[in-house]
Amino acid sequence: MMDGNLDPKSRRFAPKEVRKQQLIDATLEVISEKGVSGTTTSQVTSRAGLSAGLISLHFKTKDNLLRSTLEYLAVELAERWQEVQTDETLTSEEKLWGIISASFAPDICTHVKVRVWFAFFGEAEYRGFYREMVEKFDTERADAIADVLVELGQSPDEALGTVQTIEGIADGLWLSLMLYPDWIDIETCKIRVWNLLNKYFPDRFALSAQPDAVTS
Amino acid sequence: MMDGNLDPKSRRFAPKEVRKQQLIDATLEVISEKGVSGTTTSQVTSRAGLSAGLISLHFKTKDNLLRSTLEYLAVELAERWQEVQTDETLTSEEKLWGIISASFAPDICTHVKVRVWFAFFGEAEYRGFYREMVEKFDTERADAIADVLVELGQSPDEALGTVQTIEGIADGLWLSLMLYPDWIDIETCKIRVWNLLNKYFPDRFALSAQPDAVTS
Amino acid sequence: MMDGNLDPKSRRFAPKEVRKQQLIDATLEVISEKGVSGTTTSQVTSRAGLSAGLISLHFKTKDNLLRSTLEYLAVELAERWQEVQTDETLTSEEKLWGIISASFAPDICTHVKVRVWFAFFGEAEYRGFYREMVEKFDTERADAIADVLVELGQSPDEALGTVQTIEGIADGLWLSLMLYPDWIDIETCKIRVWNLLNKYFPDRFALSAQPDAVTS
Amino acid sequence: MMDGNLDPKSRRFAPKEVRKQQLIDATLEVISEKGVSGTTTSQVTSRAGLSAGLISLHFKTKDNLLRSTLEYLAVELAERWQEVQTDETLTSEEKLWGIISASFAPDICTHVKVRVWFAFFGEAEYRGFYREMVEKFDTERADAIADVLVELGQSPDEALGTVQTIEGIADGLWLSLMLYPDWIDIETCKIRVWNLLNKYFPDRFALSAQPDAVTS
DNA sequence: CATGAATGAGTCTTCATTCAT
DNA sequence: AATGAATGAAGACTCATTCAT
Repeated sequence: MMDGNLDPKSRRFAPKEVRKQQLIDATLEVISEKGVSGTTTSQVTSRAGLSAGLISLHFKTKDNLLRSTLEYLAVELAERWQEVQTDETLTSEEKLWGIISASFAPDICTHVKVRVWFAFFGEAEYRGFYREMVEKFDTERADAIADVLVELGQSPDEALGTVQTIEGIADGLWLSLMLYPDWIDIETCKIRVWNLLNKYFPDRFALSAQPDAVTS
Repeated sequence: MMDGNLDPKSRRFAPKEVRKQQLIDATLEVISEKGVSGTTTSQVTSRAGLSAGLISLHFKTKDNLLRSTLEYLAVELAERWQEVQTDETLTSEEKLWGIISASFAPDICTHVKVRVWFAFFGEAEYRGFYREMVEKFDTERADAIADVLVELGQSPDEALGTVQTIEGIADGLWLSLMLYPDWIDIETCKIRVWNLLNKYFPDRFALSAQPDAVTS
Repeated sequence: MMDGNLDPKSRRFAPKEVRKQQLIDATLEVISEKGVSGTTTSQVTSRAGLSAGLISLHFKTKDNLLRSTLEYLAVELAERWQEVQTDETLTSEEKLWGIISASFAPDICTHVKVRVWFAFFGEAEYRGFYREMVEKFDTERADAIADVLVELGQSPDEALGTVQTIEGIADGLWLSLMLYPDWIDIETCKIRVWNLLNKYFPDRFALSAQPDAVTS
Repeated sequence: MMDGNLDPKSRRFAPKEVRKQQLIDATLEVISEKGVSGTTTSQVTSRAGLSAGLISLHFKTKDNLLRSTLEYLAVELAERWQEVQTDETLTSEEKLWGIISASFAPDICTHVKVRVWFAFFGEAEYRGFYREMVEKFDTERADAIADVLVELGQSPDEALGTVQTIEGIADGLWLSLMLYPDWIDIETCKIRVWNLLNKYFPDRFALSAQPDAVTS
């Protein structure tokens, strides 16, 4: 942030994509502190160390900047678990764990980003936009998890319920991380998920192999 | 909405508490539709069929109206599970189920109210207020659940983790209810929670006694 | 303007129509000084001695204020000549003179208003709006003048050309009034029109009865 | 629009005067469509197919570009009638007709240019600039017309009034051309002026020699 | 000569709050 | 207790102008 390492001269001209990312990064920070309602364009630009006119230059409107910010988060997360899902070298349980624990990767599940996710979820307008945007991802992800669950021995019906439970626990732990950062942290979240999986598949997710002992 | 049964005259003068509740009810509706950022005082008052000046008369500021709205939700929920928790006639497993399923009671877990909860969670400012407000409740609730878990046979250490998992699943299912109302409903949520408890206490929460067969 | 004769208290509440007219009056003044491009809402409101928010309260947008201002001018003028046109007690030549000289009535043809007319004519957007608005008026007016010309002895074909000439001279004199106020004034304009009519109908518009000797 | 016959390379470097005229031409088009208030420098440069910085390079400021545009129109028109006025081979009536009908020459009196004239007339600022700029021209032109009128037999007093009437009709017909292009066209305008002159000098401007039969 | 990204002052508009009635 | 016109600060957005390349 702030690229204080660049002198004023070099800051005057930067590739379009660099500027857009600077603004998105600043937006993430400001939303995490002020919420969507409290985020003003001038806060974003001054946080980015840029002038007010740049948002309109690169994103046309504030709304478009916010959508682009949410899209950035959504794509970043989706790419992470899609990587796991399409990795043919992994076993079923490695895939399951990889897809779920992607949500708790240290660069995905930062305090800033989790707050921003929930900031957007709180706004009906962006909820609609989010749903449209991730509709395909979400189905794909639920199907991927269900497939693995079946491979691990569940019936298709059972699998649907387990998907809902697993997705639920992941989302709920995110909320706990945001609301009670002193009560729970990322590593604990992973343990909670692992232990839950242990309840479903005691052999594949042994308590003796809890994630603090697992490369995530 | 509201007092269509009162003639205009009697509406002109109503007890303070009635007016405040009318405004809170209208606020719940508007926030659920527009989010916190999109909620204006004039939308709230016109939704309530009242004049603009009333918010300042009864709540002094908009911020105070919003806090009161969040407080209303928090108290309503807390009273519900506290009722269960203090009911000496219930067994341990009835208490556990009662406390958790309070979150999914039809009048607590409406689409409108769930959206409002997340709307507030998305705003850093109200998150802070919420934490202060429910700090006591939350500890109390976590302790109550942990106590029951110990009574049901878990070790204190185990219980802490289970509390986090149970609270997580409840919150996560709320988020699913909000984001994907076509994918999951209240009754399914209860089944998911029940089945999770079944994993922990197979005898106490038998699959044959799933909540669709249980009075909540 | 400025209603300095009202004390601040009485200024706080005025009928909607009074406020709208105050704002339109102020808009006329500002446009006449700065043109449409130079007119800002804050100039208008401070000229009216009112606060910035009032334009949006009473006119919703600046564009709507400008349209209302143009409409005010158009209706004011149209009502004036329609009064003459529908007056059954007038002779044909009195009607003709009355309709044309309405454009040069002292309260219609002020420096301020003439400048505003041309300010709007200079803006393509308002030209379109104006045309739609006065379409009916204009046809009616041209027909009314043509009818009188026929009554005075012209053939219908001749009358069309005379209407164009008469309307042209009236508009052109307005432009001269605006551009060269030191070279020509309202009274001279009326004489020019009278003398033109004299060329067409020497008996009805005798030079010896020039408008400085005529009640307009 | 413009220099499609030049290859991109040669467009990158063009003589100062060519660039200035390109920008003035683009300005005429944009003003005619959007009015002065709606004309932005970026619209002008993109219409001209040039980059944003060129206006500041060639005209220093937008205001100066607009003044130059108005000056271009004024000079173009003045040169046209001055040509006639100084032509010693013409008779008095040919001169009178030539000076007046210069305003209706097809390349002077285009829809675009007429709209631009009125766009400038609508702006107080440019009205002042225009008056200063054409002051000399205008006096000269009024004197030239008056001289001819005297030569044709009018008294000096009479001539002043006739000048005002003739200038008025010419300006008024321009306004009609702009506001009601479906009602009147250039050729009709000339006929109206000719017929008006016929009223003053029946022998010199015979109806049988109306301008559709006259080389303009 | 020419480019176009960047700037930032200026505008329109929104909206929480006030207050005379 | 209630009204709603009025206020004015604050925000999003525009756009003439600058300047490094």
